[in-house]
Amino acid sequence: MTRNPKQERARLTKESIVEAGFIAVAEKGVQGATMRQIADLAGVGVASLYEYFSNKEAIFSVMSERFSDEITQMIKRITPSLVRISITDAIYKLTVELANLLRTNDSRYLKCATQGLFLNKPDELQSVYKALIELFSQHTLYHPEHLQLKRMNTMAYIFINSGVFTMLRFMSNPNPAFSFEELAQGMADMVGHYVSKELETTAQ
Amino acid sequence: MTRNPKQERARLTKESIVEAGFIAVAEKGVQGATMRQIADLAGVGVASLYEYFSNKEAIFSVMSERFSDEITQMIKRITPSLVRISITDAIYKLTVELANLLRTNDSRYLKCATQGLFLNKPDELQSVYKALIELFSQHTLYHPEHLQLKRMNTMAYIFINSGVFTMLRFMSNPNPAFSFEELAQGMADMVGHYVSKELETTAQ
Amino acid sequence: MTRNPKQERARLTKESIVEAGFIAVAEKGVQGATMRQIADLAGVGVASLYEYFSNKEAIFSVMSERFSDEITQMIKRITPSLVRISITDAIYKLTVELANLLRTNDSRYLKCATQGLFLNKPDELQSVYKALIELFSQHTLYHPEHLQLKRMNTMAYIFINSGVFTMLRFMSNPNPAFSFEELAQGMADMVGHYVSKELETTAQ
Amino acid sequence: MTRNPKQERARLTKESIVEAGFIAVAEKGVQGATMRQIADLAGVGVASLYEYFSNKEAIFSVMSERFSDEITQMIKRITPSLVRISITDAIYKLTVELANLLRTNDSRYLKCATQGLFLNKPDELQSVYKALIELFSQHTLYHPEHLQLKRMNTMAYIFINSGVFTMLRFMSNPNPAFSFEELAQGMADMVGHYVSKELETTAQ
DNA sequence: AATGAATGAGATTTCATTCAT
DNA sequence: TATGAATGAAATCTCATTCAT
Repeated sequence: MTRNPKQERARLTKESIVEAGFIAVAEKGVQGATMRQIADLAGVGVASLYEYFSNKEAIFSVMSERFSDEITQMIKRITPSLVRISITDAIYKLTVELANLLRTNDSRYLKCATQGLFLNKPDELQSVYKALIELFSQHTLYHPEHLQLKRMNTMAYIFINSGVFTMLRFMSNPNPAFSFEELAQGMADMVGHYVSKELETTAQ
Repeated sequence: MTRNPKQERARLTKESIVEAGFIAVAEKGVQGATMRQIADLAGVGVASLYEYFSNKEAIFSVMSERFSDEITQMIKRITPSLVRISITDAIYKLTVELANLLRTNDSRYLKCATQGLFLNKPDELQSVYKALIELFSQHTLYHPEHLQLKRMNTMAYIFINSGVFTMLRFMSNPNPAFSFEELAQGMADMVGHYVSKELETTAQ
Repeated sequence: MTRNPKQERARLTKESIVEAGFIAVAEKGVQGATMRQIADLAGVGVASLYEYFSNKEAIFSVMSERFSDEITQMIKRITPSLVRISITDAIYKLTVELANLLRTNDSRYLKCATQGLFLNKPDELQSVYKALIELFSQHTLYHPEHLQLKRMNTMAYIFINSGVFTMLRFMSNPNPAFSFEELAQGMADMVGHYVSKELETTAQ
Repeated sequence: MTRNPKQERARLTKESIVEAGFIAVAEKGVQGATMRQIADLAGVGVASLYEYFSNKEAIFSVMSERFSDEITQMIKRITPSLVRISITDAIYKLTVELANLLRTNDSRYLKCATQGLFLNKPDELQSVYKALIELFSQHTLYHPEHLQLKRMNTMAYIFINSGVFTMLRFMSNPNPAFSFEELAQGMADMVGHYVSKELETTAQ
């Protein structure tokens, strides 16, 4: 039913709707964001929303996709700079970069994530997982001793989820008990120490 | 010393409403749970809900409190059995116990947590934090070398949030790539290895 | 989802909604009748409509049922007075009675039928068909020569549909070229002559 | 004498819109057919519809007119072949021809009629009435005894409406209880018997 | 002339909350 | 106290029609 933009003007309108979606969800939450609000923020009529998206959920899907794409690009961009450094430093840098991304555009992504926008959208985040696995593979090329690590699937799952959710929770806290710097260092050490210890244990 | 019938009956009604709230949220989500559904599930009229709770949010608050209380009690109950064992084993046992709690009553708590019911309710979860800190304090009494660990606030924050969110995410996955046993062991090792390595480093 | 009235007050409300439905459809047609109009005519809020009917179509269904029931009752009521008279006279009387029914309540049924409300609801009209068949059966008991008539199914189908639609069309015409009296006599003769001639032909 | 290209092209576009209108109404009904659907089916932009028709209703009017014209032409075409044969045979043939017309183009006309497209458009059907009257007049020339028939206006009205609506209803029924052949014969006999009987009666 | 884009107006439906008994 | 009934307010979604190029 929805039409794909054939003119530049239409492309801009569609873009402004997605933009408005981010603002609305960031401010009011997933349920609080109404089609009317999004339309008003986008500066278009409600009916125009339905020219480009078959329903509200479709807007959220595109937003999730946008988010996923940006993280994926970021990971791919910094992968070369991470592969030669220690895993502790790599995690630290990755954490800092992700935090920066979450803070862009008035913390749009952070706020939307906190509101649960990207939950229950595991499909949309596939490309992020792929990029992280590729990052780890390339990192291992430069750190072949990591090939000895056991249960890497499980541990990667734990580290990724731990990192992401802990960051989101911390960054959403208006009065944190410690600095982001400390958090990032802590998470990096968590992984780094684990790997060191595991390699020691395995070696024996 | 028994309460008079009226109060007792009222207590039961209130209880059945909270019960109904859990079932409704587990099935339909926070926004999907309507007052009418809750009333029907509780076997009372809609208007009766307002006799016991000022509004919908109040029901959710009591539910969060109930959840928090149960976890707190669980932690306090097993604290004595955890204080003398290694931190790795303690984390493992704690993880298993928490998983069991989340799975009770047809995974009511797990489903409600996944639906985001307890998000944005940091106040309700204060008692859980306190119990965990008390657990750690007592554990340290039996493992005084842990007093040397630095940044314990930060690391505790990381480990708690990592553990909770990773568990919720894992348990909500209908087709996990590995067993819960592996997850629990992995999370225990994550903390255990970290502590070991940190103590080594500090010692030098 | 919808509740059945448990109090007299509710029964009245439900009744007033059906009543309003007839008026709205009679005035504005099936598509022109909106839930708001029906609510306004019934003197209730729009939401109340959904307490008793799951959607607009459900209101129309009850209206069709009501219509069907009234015709059925009318046929049953006059059946005893028709069975002994000639088929021509019986058709005439039946036509007149049906016209009177269609004209009751400010021609509510006539107007709704003209608007197509009862089209595509063959199920709702089953009881009418049954009553007509019963009428014919009883009439035949007193006119056993009709047992010789062939293709009674087909001819009954033709006569019934012919009669009903022609009447509706005629009665909807604000400037008919002849009187209703003539129409009724014509339709009665159409059937009466057919039967006479058919019996003659069969006899030979 | 060929028209200039612009006019010819415009005629084709207008034609394709009417065509699309028939398909849309046949599939979705009068209210279900939207301007966008018609535009899509016609292969033109929505705004183009308004180049050729002032509004949606105008498209429907042209469709009704088209329908009326086709029936009229059909009647005129077969009139010569009907005037000499008996009225029973003539009605039978007319019925068969009309059924064929209704079934052309994937039963387009039948479906549109069933959807009520041609209801409340008595003006559009004037030419059909005229052709039928002309047919009857010419038939009477060859069957002068019919001049004795009384109330011909009334009876023609009854027979025409009876025939048309009964046919539409029968042909729309996916599971009829008898064949179309039987229906056509029945309707022909209904008229034929009436006329015979009436002439007998009058003669006496 | 042709049309993609845009939308005002309004439709149906939902639901937390209040009313009245 | 208990609750069936009622609803205001607002949500999502639709569509004939107009605009702008």
